[in-house]
Amino acid sequence: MKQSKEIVKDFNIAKFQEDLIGWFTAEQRDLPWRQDKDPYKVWVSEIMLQQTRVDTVIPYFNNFISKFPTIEHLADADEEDVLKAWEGLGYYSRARNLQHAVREVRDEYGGIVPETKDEVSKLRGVGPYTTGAILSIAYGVPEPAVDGNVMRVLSRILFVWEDIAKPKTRKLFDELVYAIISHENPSFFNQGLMELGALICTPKSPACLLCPVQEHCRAFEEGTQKELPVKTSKKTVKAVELAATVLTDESGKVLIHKRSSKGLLANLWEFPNIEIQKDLSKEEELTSFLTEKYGVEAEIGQPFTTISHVFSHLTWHITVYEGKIRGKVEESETLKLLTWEEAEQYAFPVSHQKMKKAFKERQQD
DNA sequence: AAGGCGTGGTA
DNA sequence: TTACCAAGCCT
Repeated sequence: MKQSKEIVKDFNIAKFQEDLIGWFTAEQRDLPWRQDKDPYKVWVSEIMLQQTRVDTVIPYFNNFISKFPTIEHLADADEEDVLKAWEGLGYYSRARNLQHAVREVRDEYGGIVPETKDEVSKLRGVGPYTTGAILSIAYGVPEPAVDGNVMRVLSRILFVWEDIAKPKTRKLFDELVYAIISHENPSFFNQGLMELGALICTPKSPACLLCPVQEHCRAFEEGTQKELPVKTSKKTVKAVELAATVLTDESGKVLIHKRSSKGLLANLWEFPNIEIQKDLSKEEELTSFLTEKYGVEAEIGQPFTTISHVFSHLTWHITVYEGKIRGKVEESETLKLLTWEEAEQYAFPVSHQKMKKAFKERQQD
């Protein structure tokens, strides 16, 4: 791996900073988290933006801030309500980690987001990127904020051919940013790199002819901008077959279950379901599963829909049955029998929202 | 280091 | 339809 000093040698740092920051000042998008530099709002936006598109985040950010306008509000909220505000956004541990960290800020830092790298990076859910983003944007501290955009943009400008899928490569980009970041305006420098990646220096077909830092770009000079960055691909995802059931009682109430606090879709609510083994019939498995795990006696009816749902690392194929509850349900913290209206207060993963929708629209007998 | 962890958009 | 992507973090 090349040394950052060698890579940055002969790079016109001052002119690059001026061109980048000048462009960002003039062309930046008007986004809700850019209204002010409130560290809490910067923090919330950066967590939401992790692996998530700007257009997707905007309505969630506005709703979240109106429900939880300050660190105090979020710290005092029920986790159930925080997850509900996150429903549909994905990577739900972000929401639980954010609330955990916000409570830490309230209790350990008097409600003020700390200003040092050591303290910020220890907050739950705040990694190297988010640490740099909060420090530079909210507090003007010259720390790198290296995300996928920054690695793509700088790999092209500085002609870096290391594989950006390797964790080690991010550290090289950290060093490069330390070497070239503006100390006068680290906020606009970092945001400028990311905005450039989002608007101009895009993955598939970069708009080099419109690029404000074209004259600094070594990949453009060589005509290799589309070959960078180098990124090895990951393997195929595995398929999992599930049987699920929407169980109602004679009054129309529906049975829902809270998922484990660990792992996939942690602490979200779902319709009872089980991973299918191939030797038993699905109906048979569902019936014994409901009796053994929940103590619920039910009569499984017909499947009314099938759902395919793709995650980043696996795919669910779900056959969904309607069913009737026979006898009394012992409710608990993780098992509830609710009216459909009451169920709206609970956060469901999108796959289970699809089941709910299909159930309500199914052919009635 | 590599895999778990969501969702919706795009080619 | 498949594949990849979009402002990563945790273990």
